[in-house]
Amino acid sequence: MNFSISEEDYIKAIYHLKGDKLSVATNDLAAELHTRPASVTDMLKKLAAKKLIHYQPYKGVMLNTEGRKIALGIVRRHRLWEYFLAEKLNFSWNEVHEVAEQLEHISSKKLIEKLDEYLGYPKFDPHGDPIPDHLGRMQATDHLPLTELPLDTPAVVNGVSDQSPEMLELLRRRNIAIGTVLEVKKKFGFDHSMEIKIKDTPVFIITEQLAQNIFVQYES
Amino acid sequence: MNFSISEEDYIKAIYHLKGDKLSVATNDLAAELHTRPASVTDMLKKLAAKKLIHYQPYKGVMLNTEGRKIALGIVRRHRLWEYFLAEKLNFSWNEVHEVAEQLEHISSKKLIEKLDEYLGYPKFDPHGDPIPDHLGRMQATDHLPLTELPLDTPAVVNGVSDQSPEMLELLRRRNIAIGTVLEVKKKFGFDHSMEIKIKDTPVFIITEQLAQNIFVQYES
DNA sequence: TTAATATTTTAGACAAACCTAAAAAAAGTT
DNA sequence: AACTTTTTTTAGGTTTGTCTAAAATATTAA
Ligand SMILES: [Mn+2]
Ligand SMILES: [Mn+2]
Ligand SMILES: [Mn+2]
Ligand SMILES: [Mn+2]
Repeated sequence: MNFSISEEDYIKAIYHLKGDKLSVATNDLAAELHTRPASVTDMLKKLAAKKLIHYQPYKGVMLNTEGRKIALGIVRRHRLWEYFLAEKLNFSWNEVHEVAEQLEHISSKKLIEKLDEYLGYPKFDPHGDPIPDHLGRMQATDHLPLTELPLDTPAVVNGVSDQSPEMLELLRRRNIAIGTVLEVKKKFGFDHSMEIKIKDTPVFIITEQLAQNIFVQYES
Repeated sequence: MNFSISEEDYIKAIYHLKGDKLSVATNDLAAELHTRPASVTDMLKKLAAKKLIHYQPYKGVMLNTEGRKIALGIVRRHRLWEYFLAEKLNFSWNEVHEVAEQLEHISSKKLIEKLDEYLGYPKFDPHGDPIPDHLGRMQATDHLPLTELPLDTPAVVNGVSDQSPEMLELLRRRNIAIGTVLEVKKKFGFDHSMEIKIKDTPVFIITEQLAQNIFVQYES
């Protein structure tokens, strides 16, 4: 079956609000999609009629098996296009999301498979998020929040949870990107800020708020 | 200003029916767009209100300066994507049109400029049609219909006017593509069919109908 | 366990883009 | 010039996706 851009955006939003596992609230969906709760209710009825979600009035919504499959397809297209924009067209990682938001809705199976092949079957998008393969499978990521990294332990940045332009700009100023190796040198109890050391550059300080949105893994 | 997919499809259709120079009929637009004349009238009123066309009831429609500019932008996007699909993703030239029909509506100035740069500023799409540059200028093409090529005169195929899958399939079978060098060896008055010679392959015959849709230029 | 508050749904409207059927205008024909 | 046919527009609907305001339900707090 084929879905409208709106339908796809709702499915993806449900997925991003953990709707593949947990129940998602109408209000949260409205906030995520910048629309009104009444509009969400309308769409949920439609998606339920198309058997993509499990929905009972007042009880929230969850993707069913079919809905989850559709969601993974959209996420796959979104992240492949992000990778293309960053890798081939030299977009910076804070510019890719908005354009991918449109490209993800182009419905051509062949296009996506050819693109995937052309890109060399990438496993992660420019934000460190895993790209589902053509069967919807994706690499498990071990995402340790930077706040939980022990002191003086080198680790590699492998993801960011907030992808707003504001946050990405801040990361760029601090020279933090996917793949950057860093250590936490000190944590300050007063405001939970922390000192970060990147090789060959002076130590600097980041806030707890920023640290919570950066994920790392131990060097392998 | 930003335009809907429908609005863009109408503008492009007007352009393709010579609406940058001549007046285009409501019925012809309806046929081109697979819609009803009543729907066309509705949209023409809207486009006139947006000052993209010159429209007077019962008198046909023509693009104005602004409309022409928009049309060239859409054509530019369409042909750049076609080039990308054929050149980078290895689509065959009969598959590119349908996907480009969707990609052409992605509205990001930066995307198109980066894509153009990445592709090396191509001048022609896979069907031999010229690609407008970022100012809407395009290479003049000298398109001589194959029916008018003198006998025994080598010429290069530089365009096809009908881009239906049927025609493109036929061309592929005859090993005719953009860039192919060929000669007309004989014309048969009875049905106006003609003998074609391509180097290193046996002479074969094509119908007048096919020849009318193939354009060539003298070898330079 | 009742009252207050927050969340969600329903009712009724609206804009965009399409449709059919009927009316109006233009073009072609005797 | 009058009649016929073709083209185009108008009138009135439908579907999709949105909205506001009001009603219904669920949650939290006294
Ligand atoms: Mn989207
Ligand atoms: Mn991403
Ligand atoms: Mn289109
Ligand atoms: Mn083309």
